[in-house]
Amino acid sequence: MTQTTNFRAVIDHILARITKGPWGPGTLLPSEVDLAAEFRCSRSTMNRALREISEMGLIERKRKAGTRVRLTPLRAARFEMPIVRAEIEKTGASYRYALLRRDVIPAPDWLRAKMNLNPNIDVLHLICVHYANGDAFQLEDRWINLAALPYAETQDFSGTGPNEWLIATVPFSQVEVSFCAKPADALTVTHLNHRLGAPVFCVERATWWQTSAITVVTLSHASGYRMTTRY
Amino acid sequence: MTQTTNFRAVIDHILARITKGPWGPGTLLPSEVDLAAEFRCSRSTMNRALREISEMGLIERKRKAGTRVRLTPLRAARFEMPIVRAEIEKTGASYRYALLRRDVIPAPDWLRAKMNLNPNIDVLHLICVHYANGDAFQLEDRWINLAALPYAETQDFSGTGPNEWLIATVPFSQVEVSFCAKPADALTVTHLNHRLGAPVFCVERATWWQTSAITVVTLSHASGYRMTTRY
DNA sequence: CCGGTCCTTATGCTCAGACATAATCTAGTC
DNA sequence: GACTAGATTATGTCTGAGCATAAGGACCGG
Repeated sequence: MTQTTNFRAVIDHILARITKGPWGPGTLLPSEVDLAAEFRCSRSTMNRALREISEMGLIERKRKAGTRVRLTPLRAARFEMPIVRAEIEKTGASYRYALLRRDVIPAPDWLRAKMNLNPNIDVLHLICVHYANGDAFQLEDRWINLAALPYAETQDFSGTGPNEWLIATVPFSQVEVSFCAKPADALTVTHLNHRLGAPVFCVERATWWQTSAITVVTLSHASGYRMTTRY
Repeated sequence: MTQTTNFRAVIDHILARITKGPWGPGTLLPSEVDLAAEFRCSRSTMNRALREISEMGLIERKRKAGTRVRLTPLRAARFEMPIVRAEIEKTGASYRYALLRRDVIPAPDWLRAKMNLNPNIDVLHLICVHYANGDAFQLEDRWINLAALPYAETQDFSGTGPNEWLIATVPFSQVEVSFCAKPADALTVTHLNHRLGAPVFCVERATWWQTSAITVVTLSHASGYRMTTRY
């Protein structure tokens, strides 16, 4: 009488069978009803357990085909990407923000391609810096599609960053994030105290709302910055 | 008569209310039963919708206290971290692996501190390279705690990488991952064709199994590498 | 052998009801 | 006023039942 009945315990048992036990990569698991019977829980509970394991990336589920242990058990890491201000204030440091440049210009070619814009569309280009305890922490180089978000043109970004305004204003959307290491350019040398060509950790993020691009941003970080997570 | 009844639609409606609608940051939402009544769905469905929104990081839920919109609506990004071989083969490129060095040595001080090891513990130090279509793709600099994983010493890593062996061997565990940009050192210059000091995108991962550290690895990537995800 | 149609089956989702649990609020006691 | 014990309440989870949906497989005709 195992009497597991709770989905966390079921998850643990199944994980154990996948890693140590008989269910190696590629194995086809028994069906939900069979597993539920074995573990003495309802199918709903078993369904939730398997769903969560599938979200971890360890198994693949297909209707009719059944549940299969993935050949390459990838494990996904979650990175929380808070507003800069919150990230800085959480460490106890004081937060300060400065707008360096603000231009309304026709979108350059590379941006038109990336955002899939029509020719001669104006974009708002903002460059700002976020300081932690007076030290430059992050350089924000942002482009906003004014065709999709005309309000942005009249918004005053000298006090609060565009990030916070956008999060509060723009509805949910598709986001593409990528991380990379770039050599420091003139801008990061000036404002983040990098040496020219030194490694800079960059986050690039593009945000979409129903097929129209809203904003593209590059966040360059001060030297030594690292993004960490546990799971 | 909304007749939403499906949890995805419920999620969308609630997200809309949080971003555009009346539920700004800090708002206390109505209870599950009230919301279920309003959206004409069962409490189970509403529970699932709210649970998923909470996993996105937009709301916080506490028993009795209720459901509250977070003040800083952080959105979490998921990064899938597959085995290198799978990552390379998915692009259609051919995969090749080479072991450069293998040493059994007493753990250096920085590693002892990081892994919380006793003095005079031996560790296995491996350096290997993963090639895509003949070009160096990733340099793997790995340390394995032989006290926790004595089998590793007799394992032959000249044919398959330690990554694949570890994934298949070690049970589930706590993992800490961090991303950063580092200047290229002698090793990455030699094997990844970087110029000395050029930006290198690095992933550092430490794996634990019940309070004992198993392995610490630094993965350095070829120039131009970027890690991308959508959500 | 090839292709289409129907049947079967495993997962996906919803529901109503029930009990568990944590945290807040309240009332009572010293 | 301070502290404690119990009532209250919103979320957390489990159950068993049912229908929906995708997709593999069998059957059949050409």
